[in-house]
Amino acid sequence: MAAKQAVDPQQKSKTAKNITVTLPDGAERTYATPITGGDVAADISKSLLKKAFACKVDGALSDLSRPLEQDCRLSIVTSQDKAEALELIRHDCAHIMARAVQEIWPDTKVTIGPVIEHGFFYDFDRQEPFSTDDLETIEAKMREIIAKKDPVRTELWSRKDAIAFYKKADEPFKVELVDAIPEGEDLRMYWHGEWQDLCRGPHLAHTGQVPPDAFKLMSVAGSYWRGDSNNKMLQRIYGVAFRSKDDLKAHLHMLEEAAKRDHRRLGREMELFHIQEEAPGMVFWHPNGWSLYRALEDYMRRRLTAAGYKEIKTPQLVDRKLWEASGHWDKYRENMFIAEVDEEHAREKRVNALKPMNCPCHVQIYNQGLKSYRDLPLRLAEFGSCHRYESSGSMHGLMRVRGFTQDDAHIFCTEDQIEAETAKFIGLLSSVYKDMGFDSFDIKLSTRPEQRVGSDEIWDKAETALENAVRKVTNDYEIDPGEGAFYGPKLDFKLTDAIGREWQCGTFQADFNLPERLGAEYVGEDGAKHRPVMMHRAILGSFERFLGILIENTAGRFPLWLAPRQVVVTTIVSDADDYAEEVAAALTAAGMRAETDKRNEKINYKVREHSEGKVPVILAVGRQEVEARTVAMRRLGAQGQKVIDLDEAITALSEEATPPDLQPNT
RNA sequence: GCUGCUGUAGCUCAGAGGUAGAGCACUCCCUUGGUAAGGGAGAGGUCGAGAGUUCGAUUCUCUCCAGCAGCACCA
Repeated sequence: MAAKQAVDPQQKSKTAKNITVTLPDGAERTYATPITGGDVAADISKSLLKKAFACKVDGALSDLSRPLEQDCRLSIVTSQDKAEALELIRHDCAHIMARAVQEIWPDTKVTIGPVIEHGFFYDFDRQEPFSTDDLETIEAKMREIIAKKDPVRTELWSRKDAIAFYKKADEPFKVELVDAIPEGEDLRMYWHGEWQDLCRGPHLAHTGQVPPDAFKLMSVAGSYWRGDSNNKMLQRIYGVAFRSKDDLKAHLHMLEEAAKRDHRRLGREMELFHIQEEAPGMVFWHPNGWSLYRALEDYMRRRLTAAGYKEIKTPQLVDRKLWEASGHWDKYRENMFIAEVDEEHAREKRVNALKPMNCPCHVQIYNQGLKSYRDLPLRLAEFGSCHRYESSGSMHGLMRVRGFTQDDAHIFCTEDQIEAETAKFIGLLSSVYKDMGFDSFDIKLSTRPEQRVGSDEIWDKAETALENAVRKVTNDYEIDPGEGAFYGPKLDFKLTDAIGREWQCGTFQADFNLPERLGAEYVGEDGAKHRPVMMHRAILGSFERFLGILIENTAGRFPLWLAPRQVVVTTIVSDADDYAEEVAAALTAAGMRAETDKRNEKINYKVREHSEGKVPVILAVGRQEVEARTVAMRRLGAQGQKVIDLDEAITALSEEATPPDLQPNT
């Protein structure tokens, strides 16, 4: 390898001088340069050097082999430093994997390979696709490289030399990467064995520090070069890596547990919904799922009504003229389902579109009749069914579908009312999320993009209003500059589920565009006509997605008020059949969703089946219960059961099954 | 949409160039059993769709459809 033209100014420093190194315990040691972090580690103790992964110089992670240039605080990083060690192991894993791939298939071109949550990936360019079997071959080669304990070496290179080198090595993607680095900036090269890569580093001291039994290559997938779909598609290999075999095992176990709460799996097992080939991205809700859906919808309807919203319903199919007027035909047409009405039905052919959004229809209702400032804010809510042609690869169970229903509403208000409406909305949203079992959520404020409509003045006003309203609740929010829609700034609300994944659900968006395009007006105090601001907003986002999240977050163990089947009354002997019916009827009369199970099966069998079906309450009845007019109540997840009086059970259960917004104490 | 993989009974999956199998679920029979699988018997499949190769295709090839993992997209 032509690695001789090192230009590292640190390496070039000829004049030896003394520097003072302060260790974490406060001890100060003086060394003559040239000296490296590794040298200091060796000076402290041989065993420390052996364990040393890297070092921290004035708090910044660095290679042990890099020279220390001046007085500094130095700490040695070992596998005990969990976060740093993981980062290093994963990063080196990526490099070792790339080296393994190039050793097995030398014609493979390398690109980038960063650390990600739980592991790493590396993107390659190669004619042949990698197969699942290849992953094992690569893993075996990686273990060979690890066993070699090749020392990791680093040098600073000039941009020019790096380009020349990569051109010669026929690594076009690396040439492009280096090309993108600003002129005059030096860059860092790393080696282990003969293999070399452009990298910011830092890295481990040698390849043997990667635990050979704590990583696993997980999958192969496509990914666009530089994340741009106009570019070539590369092959990405994903891997996970940890500090120990046990950590890896724990992670694989966690993945299994996560798979068990996958809403697609639970949806089938609990008979909530299905999706089939003839209607991709459209949900068939089964009785259980629809019961859940309705419980949520009823709840939302009560909350919205209480918050001053008026519910409306608008058409599914609307003539293209409206979509042209709203701008959707121009900007959103490729996502719209079009339905044509042919001459058989109309003298003139008409082109309709299934609505992808409710907003234009809501403006139509607003526009009926003259509005006064006294009518504002006007909050129009709709459980609006929308259809969007989502690309085939983006669909995912309930989370991303083509037909869905939003808990949509539009607030028509004056500019001065934005802040108060925002604050009200955030209050409602956090209360709803809390009722659903989500105690915390993330807020993101997206501000004006380059391309936008509306004056700077109104953007200033709206951005300030949104931010002020957020601040009333929390100082913990993120700002995403330039990420607002062209028509106005927005707030996004993200929920974190039980296993740490984030989902965007709620949204609150100011719109300065649509009222203008569709001619919405109101008469102000001054008697003149004014343009209202329109706020698009949703709390759940879509019922489909929100229910998907709720299913995963609860692992199907819904709180009683949401559970599709709240109680199953199951018999122990057939002599109790009549009593079981009586119990179920009493529960139903008390407003609960109860069923009986009088099948000729043993109680063990029935308990197992209903527990797996995630029924929150099983009431078992046998001869004793008939006799005493009691029930043996078993709660999902609890061991054993409690025999209680029937009337008592009905009262307690129906209280518990009361939706949170109807609970007397709230 | 792109890359790769997958599609066999309701579910989970096995299988082979000569039209298919297991476990669970389902139906029936025996069993009336006290809190996470009692026993026996039976029924159930155009092997995702179409075309091609072949004497013969569910198996091999191609196209399409759908799903999965990612990427891109996500008003």
